[in-house]
Amino acid sequence: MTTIREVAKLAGYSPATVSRAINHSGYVSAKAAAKIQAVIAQLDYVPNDIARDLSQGRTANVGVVVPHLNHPYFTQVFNGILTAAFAADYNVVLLQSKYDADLERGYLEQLHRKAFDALIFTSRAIPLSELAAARKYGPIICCEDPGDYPLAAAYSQRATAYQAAFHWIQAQGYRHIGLTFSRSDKLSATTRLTLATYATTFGHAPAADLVALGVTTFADGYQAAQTWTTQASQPDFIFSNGDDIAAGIRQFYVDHQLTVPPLMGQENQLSGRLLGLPTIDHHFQQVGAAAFHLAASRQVAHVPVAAELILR
Amino acid sequence: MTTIREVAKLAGYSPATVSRAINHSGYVSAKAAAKIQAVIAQLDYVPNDIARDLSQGRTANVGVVVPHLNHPYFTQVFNGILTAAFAADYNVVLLQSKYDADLERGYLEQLHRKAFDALIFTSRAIPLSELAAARKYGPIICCEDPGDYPLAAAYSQRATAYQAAFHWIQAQGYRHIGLTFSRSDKLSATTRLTLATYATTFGHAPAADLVALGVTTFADGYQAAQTWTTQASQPDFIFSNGDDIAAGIRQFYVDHQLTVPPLMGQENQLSGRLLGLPTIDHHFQQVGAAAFHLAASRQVAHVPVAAELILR
DNA sequence: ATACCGTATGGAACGCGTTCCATAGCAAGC
DNA sequence: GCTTGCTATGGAACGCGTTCCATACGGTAT
Repeated sequence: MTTIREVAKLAGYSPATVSRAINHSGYVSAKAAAKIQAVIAQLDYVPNDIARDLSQGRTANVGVVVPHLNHPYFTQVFNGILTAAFAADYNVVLLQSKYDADLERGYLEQLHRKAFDALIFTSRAIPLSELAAARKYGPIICCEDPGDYPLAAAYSQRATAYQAAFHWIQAQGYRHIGLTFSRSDKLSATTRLTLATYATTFGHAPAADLVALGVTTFADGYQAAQTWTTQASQPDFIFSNGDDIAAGIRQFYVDHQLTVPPLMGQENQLSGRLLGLPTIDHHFQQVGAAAFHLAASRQVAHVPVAAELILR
Repeated sequence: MTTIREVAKLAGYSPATVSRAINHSGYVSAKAAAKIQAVIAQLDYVPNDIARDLSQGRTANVGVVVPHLNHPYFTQVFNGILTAAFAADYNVVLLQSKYDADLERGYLEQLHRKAFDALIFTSRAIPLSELAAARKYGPIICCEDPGDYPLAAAYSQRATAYQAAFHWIQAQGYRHIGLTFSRSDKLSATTRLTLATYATTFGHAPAADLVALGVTTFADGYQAAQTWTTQASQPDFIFSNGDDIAAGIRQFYVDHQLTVPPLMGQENQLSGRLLGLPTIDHHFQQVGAAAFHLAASRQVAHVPVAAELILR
């Protein structure tokens, strides 16, 4: 490894001057700059980022915690972060969490250790209180409304889109709405919000036997539809948590020569377009971009992003 | 920031002893270890990764160059890398290249600067010769067969799957095969390989007016089908470069009440399953895992991964 | 008693770029 | 002629964990 001191010696200047020349900071004569430049080219020297990071006390890395990349929410938010980070000369470290709280704590510790300058949680298993407590280790951004917790946040304003969706469904005259959700263990914030919005619109909670939990894939949707068709009470409309899932639901009806009930998906995916399903686009890419900007600016602000109802 | 020297002072030992205690290396008495442990807990001390990286001359980061994440090839390879890296306690830095050679050169420079320990190219715009030349800056892994270039590589053995696919198509009696490819600018390695395999199987190159270039999305597929239907020579079978694209092709025929020709996709995606299309699964996840292991082990080997023809 | 070894610990240098502070030449201003 | 103020440059310390090497003590082998 060639170092700045070697460059300095060969150029006949001090490391300090070489450093200034490289970073165009402070005073360097044209003659010195030229000589140093020549030596740098000759030795193929580039400064060592680790040393630079150490002396500057920062890496240009943001960590992004993602449970997995199999869901459009994550790929879209992540993409937004990536694009914004790239534009700001940051690198993005992708941290898989698998919804495991201990893994997430590990990433908080990496933040503490200065492995990255900021940490963005696209989702989380650990409580917000722990995230808030870890803020002393560096900027932490979450992608949901953190309520009163002193956390920076960028998130899709799903509530308004859900409202619009449910109003539209209601206006069409449907009353027995099948619902699918991804998390099965406990009710996630998204699930709770959907249910609350549903209750507000329809005046009552959905029928328990029309709610399917733990549904994340095409196959899960297929399975959910199967469950529904084997019971007395059946949905006359299905509001699912993804276009791919809606496609799975539809497939079950098709495969069994049953009338497919009207469906609404989410995420504005290819499968939804393919099947002409109405959907909700939560604009997760914008959420990601906003999250990055919060990370880089170290602001502790809330950035809600409007979601969009797409009818077809 | 609390440092190891503070811990040392408070514990009544030297930084060297504290370092040994933390890393369980060298000799530390039980008494010293206990005392140091207590002080670490009291101060909430964790070592600074940047300093550790500097003194050890490595980060535990691998950079992964990806043009974008909109294509299953990249998401799958990337996922394989991510999973393997996680298991080995490495972090993955995602580097967007947009098929831009200068961006890729920038990432090579980052490797030179020691921003990561190794660099994996899932695809590339710069010539292999440049990659090979940059090996002096650190391990570089490509995800294609590098031929005689001294580069580590993990890649899907597409040729055998293409052969199987074309033989199957031929055995079915089809002779006018429509083909779609993603890159339009110049013929990529994949495109060339597909065409070569085609020629070997059928004994001649595909008809020029049945080859569509620059096709990467559902909409592009739709467009390609449109072009074909407006010309004299029409395909009796379509071999496309993705299930999503095949879906787009099909959609055009459906929308225009035309008979949909039999289709084959690639990537084993949801849309293909949805439509019951035969497809090729290139096992890109395994490619990613293999690429990571090459990166971590610094071996300069070739790891071909068998692709699989899925008929439905 | 002497040599030798394992255990324990600390001092200091190292990795490498950055930056604060001091020194010095030189020109413009009074 | 002297002060003021740039322009230039270098020495040295800093950031912080690691590691080499030296020192020292208690015990065992001879």
